[in-house]
Amino acid sequence: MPTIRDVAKLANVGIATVSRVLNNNPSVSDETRKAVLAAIEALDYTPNPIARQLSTGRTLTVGVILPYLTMPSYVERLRGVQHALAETEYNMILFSVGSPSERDSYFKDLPRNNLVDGILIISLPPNDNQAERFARAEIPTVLIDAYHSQLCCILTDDVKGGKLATQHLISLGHRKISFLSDFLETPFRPSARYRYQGYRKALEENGIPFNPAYHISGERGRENAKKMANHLLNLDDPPSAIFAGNDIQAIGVLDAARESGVKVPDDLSVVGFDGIRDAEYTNLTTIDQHLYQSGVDGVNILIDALDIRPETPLEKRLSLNLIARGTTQTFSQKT
Amino acid sequence: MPTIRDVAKLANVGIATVSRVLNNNPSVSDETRKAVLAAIEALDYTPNPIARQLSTGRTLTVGVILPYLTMPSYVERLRGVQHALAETEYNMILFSVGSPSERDSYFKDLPRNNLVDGILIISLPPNDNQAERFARAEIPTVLIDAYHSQLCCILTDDVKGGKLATQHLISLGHRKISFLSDFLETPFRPSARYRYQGYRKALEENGIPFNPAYHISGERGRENAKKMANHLLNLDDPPSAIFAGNDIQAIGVLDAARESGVKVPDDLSVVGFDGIRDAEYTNLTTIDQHLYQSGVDGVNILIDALDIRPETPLEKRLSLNLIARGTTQTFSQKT
DNA sequence: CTGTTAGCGCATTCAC
DNA sequence: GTGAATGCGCTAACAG
Repeated sequence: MPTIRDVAKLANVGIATVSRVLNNNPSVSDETRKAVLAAIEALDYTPNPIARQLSTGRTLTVGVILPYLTMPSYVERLRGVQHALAETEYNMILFSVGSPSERDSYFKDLPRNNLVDGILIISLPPNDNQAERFARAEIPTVLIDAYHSQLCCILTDDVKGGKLATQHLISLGHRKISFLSDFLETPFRPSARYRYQGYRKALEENGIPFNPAYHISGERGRENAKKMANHLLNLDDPPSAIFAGNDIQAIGVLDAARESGVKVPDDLSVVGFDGIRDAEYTNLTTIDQHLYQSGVDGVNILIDALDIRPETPLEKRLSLNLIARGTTQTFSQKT
Repeated sequence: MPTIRDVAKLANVGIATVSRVLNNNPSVSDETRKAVLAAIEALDYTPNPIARQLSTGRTLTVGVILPYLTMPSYVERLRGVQHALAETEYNMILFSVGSPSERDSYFKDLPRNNLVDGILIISLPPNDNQAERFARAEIPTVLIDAYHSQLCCILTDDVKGGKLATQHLISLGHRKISFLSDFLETPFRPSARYRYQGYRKALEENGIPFNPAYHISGERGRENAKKMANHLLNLDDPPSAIFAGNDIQAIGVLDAARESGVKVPDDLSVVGFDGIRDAEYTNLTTIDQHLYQSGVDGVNILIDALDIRPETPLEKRLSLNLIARGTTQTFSQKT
C-alpha cells in the first residue's frame, strides 16, 4: 500500500506538499499540485484515515449505541440517523447492545477512548454515574428516546401518548379498556411503564375506575401478546377495547381476536403505539411518535454540538399524533 | 485524556510494561501488573484505539456497505450481520449507499485505505473492475446477495425461487399466473429480473404459454404494487394468481384485492418472495430466502478469511423454502 | 522480567 | 511556495 512518502518521492516534492494537496491547502502552486495529483493517480494512493485520525485527533466518526434491531422502532430510528448522517462528512460505527453489561461497557469506554467524535444513544437511558461520565467527556453525546437532565436528548412523552390513546378510546364510548404490554420493568428503557401511567391517568381523569383484571403484561413479541389478549378476551367480563403497549403487540391482539372470532372493530377496538409501517399494513389505529424524525433530530443536534458544545443540555420533544385507522370504533353496545 | 505515558509515570514503570499489561502479556510480574492496573484505575485510563490501530495495522473493524434500509430484506440481513459480529471482537462501521455514485466511491476507497480489516457488501454487486479491485486488495471481501466469480459470496438462487413460487401456483391448478414486480432493470441488484426468469421457466416447463398482459413491473413499494395489481384485476381476462417480486409488493396486491372485493385466496392466489416478518403478519404465502442467515454466514466467512485468505473464492448458496400460508389455494373454478 | 527506541502514516509547526 | 523535523499514542523488537 503506497504511503504519502511514496507519492512525495514520485512527485519529487516533500511529504508536506502532498499533505497540502490532499487537504486542499491553497498555498501550493498549480504546477506542483498537478504533479502531486498525477503521482497519486499513478500509485492509486488513498490516504490512510487511521493515521490521519491519530494526527488530527478527529475521527469523523459518530458512534451509535443501540439495542439489537429486534424492534421495528429501533430500525426506524436508525434509518433516520443513517439518512441524516449521510448529509455530513461523518461515518457511523454501530455498537449493538444485547445485554446490560454490554451497554455498560460501551457507556464506560466510548466517551473516553477517542474512537468517535460524537455519540448517539438510542433507547438506552444511562444512570446518573454514566450520564455524569458522558457529560464530563470531551465527546458530545445525544440521547434519543431516553432522558437525562445532564445530556442533550430527543424525547417523546410516553405518558402523554398513553393518555392520548386511552382518551381516544374513552371518547369513542369505551369504559372497559385494557392495557396490555411488555413487562413494566425491563433492563432497557421501560417505555411501557410510562404508557401505562398515561393510561391510568386518562382513566382517572375521566372517572373510570381502574380494573386490575384489565391490566396485563408479559414477555414482548407478537405471540405473547396474542396469548395475553386471549386471556383478556376470555374474562367473564371482557374489555371492549385494548390499548397495546406497542404496535407489534397490538398486531398480536388482532391475531387473537381473529382466531377467537371477535370482530375488530365491531366487538373490540384496538390501539397500538409507535407508528411503524406494520401498523399501516394492518390498518391499526396507533400513536405515531415520529421515530424516523427522532433519528434525524439526534444527528442534527449532535453535529451542532460537535462545533459548539452547548453550555446547557438541549432537550427536544417530538410531538405525538393519534392516527385513527380501522381498528377502533364507537362503542354503542348496551350490556 | 491520560495516555500510556501518564500511566507509566504514575506506576513507575516503562510504557512498554503498561502496554504489556494492556495486552495481557504474561511476562509481567504480578507485583508490577498490580501497580499498573492501579494506575490505570486511578487515571481512568482507556487506551486510544486509533493509536493502537495505526501501530498494529489492524482496526478490528468490519465495513458493511449496504443500501439505505429502505427494504425490510436489508434490515433482516443486517440483523444477521449484527448478531454474528457481536460474537467476535470486531466492530462494524456502516456505509449506507443511496446512489450508484456513492456505492462506487465506497467501492473504490474502502479496499485500499486500511480503515477496516474486512468488507461485507450487501445486495450491491460490483462490476468486473470493482471486483478485481476487491480481489487484489489485502482486505478480504464477502458479498451477500450478490455474485462475482472473483469474490466470496453468499447467495440465493432467485431464478430457482421464482420457479418454486410459480410451480406452487401451477401445482394448485392455476394457469393464468401473473408476475408483478419492480422494474427489471435497477441501479442496484435486480433480483426481480432473476425471479422473473424463474417464473418464465416454470411456465415453459409446464407448457403454459406466457401472456405478456400478465407481466407488469414498475416503481417499488406497496402503493405502486397495489396500482399494478388493480390493473391486472381489471383485465378482461384477469389472472387467477399473482406472483409478486417481493413480500412488500405482495402485500400491495392483497390491498388491491381487498379494496376490489376480490377474495384471497378464493378468487385470487398470491405469492410473495423474501420471507420477511410482514409476510407472516399478513399470512402470506412466500418464498423464504433466509435473509437473517445470509448475514450470519457472510460474517463467518469473512472472519475466517481474515485469518487465512482462501486461495479460491468461497461460494455459499442458501436454500429456499416455500412457506405455504393463507393466500394461496387450489384453483378449481371452471370458466 | 523490564526499559529504551524506533516506527505506524499523516498533519503541522517552523525555517528557508 | 516548499521541505525537514516533530509528534499524535501505541506496539514491537531489541537490549539489558
